[in-house]
Amino acid sequence: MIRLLIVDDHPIVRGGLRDTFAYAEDIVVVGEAGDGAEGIERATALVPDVVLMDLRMPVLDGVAATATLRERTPDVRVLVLTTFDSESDVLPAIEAGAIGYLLKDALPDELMRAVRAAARGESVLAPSVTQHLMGQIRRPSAGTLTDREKQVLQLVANGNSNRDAAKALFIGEASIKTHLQHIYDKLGVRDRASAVAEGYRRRLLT
Amino acid sequence: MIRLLIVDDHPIVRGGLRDTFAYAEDIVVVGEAGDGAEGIERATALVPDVVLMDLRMPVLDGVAATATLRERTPDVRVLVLTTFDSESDVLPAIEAGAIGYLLKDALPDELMRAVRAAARGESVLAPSVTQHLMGQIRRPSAGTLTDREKQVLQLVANGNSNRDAAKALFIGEASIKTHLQHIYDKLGVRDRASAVAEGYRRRLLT
DNA sequence: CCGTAGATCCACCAATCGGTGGAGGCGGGA
DNA sequence: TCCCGCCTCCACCGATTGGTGGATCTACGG
Repeated sequence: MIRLLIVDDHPIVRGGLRDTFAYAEDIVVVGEAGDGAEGIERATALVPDVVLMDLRMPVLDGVAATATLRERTPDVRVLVLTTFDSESDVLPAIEAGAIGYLLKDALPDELMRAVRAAARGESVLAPSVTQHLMGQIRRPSAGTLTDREKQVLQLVANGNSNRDAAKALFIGEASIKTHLQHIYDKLGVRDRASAVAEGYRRRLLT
Repeated sequence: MIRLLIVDDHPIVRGGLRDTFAYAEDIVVVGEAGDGAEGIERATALVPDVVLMDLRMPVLDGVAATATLRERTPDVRVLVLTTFDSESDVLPAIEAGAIGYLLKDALPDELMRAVRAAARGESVLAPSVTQHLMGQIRRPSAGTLTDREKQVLQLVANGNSNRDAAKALFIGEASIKTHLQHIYDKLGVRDRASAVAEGYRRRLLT
């Protein structure tokens, strides 16, 4: 019997999932949580076989919760189930220790097979996610901005000129320009406007 | 007895909703659809009292589906139920003729009360949605870009220089500059980079 | 100990952008 | 009918940015 914990902030989604697994004889939902912090609490208390984890949640998001769970309860498999298949969500989730990544448009049947696979320690990825991963692996560090570069990009997105950004970071204007050049290279763009656009598309900016 | 049609692309969400309304004696789910086009088809065939409509869907999105339904079957009340409470989704949905706008983190009880209200022709808005609406109404045209301005901003976000954008739209470079000045004024920014950032924050850009 | 990655800084120049103050045409609503 | 919003276009100028090709320093790991 596979013991399952559902972590999702939408009561309706939780209800749908509970309903779905009611039909599976080898899976039992042992608990639910409405945010990442609650999810960690329940997971450490219940020690389920599999945690079905949403990513976008209040209080503590799914990636952070997954990372914490992998530390505290390494035997619990975290299966990410989210609406978003953007490149930028997949990698952090996998890095955080998720064993699988499914999208919410998965059919109930696929979902149950994925939970069984996760319980066995096997990885399951949604097809479209696999695509993204392949693309990411092909160019290793490309597309990954350093913390400093993210700071610079955020300042530019907020309307700062190179000079303003330099003052804000207590460095020279020349350094800002250099950082921006690196950002352009990594994001594959030629100017700050499209760098900001890419930043939002890859969810590097808020 | 209130006859309800559920339009949502996630099977799991549909399941959760069906389950929720199973407990309501005065509401019966008469059908389901997985995208906007299917939703229109079912709604015209079944003529339910209320349609529970998701916004982000394949084939035809919820806003477009709502607009079409208001034309073809004016008696059917469309109640929007979505994950997103962004400013930019609310207004189009209401303009398209939705009678209410709820978020998916609503409790089952709230949801049922909202459906009953919609069936009576009353408007129901999620609290956070009301906030956004107030803000929008306070400053009328401010923050609302014209179609042309949105086109220009999208081109700029995609890395086009003013010259490139002009060619793409078959107009002069001077016009692009003028459009951009208007965009800066409306968004309260001073350069294209932060205009793009604001565009993403207000969900004007993709 | 050396290579690598990240952060910092420099100079120079062409290209682009932002600011300002216009102007004309066109269509819909008062 | 007239006004307003929208789209189009013009000129000029200073400010800013992007491109290029460097350089030094630190921290980290093999």
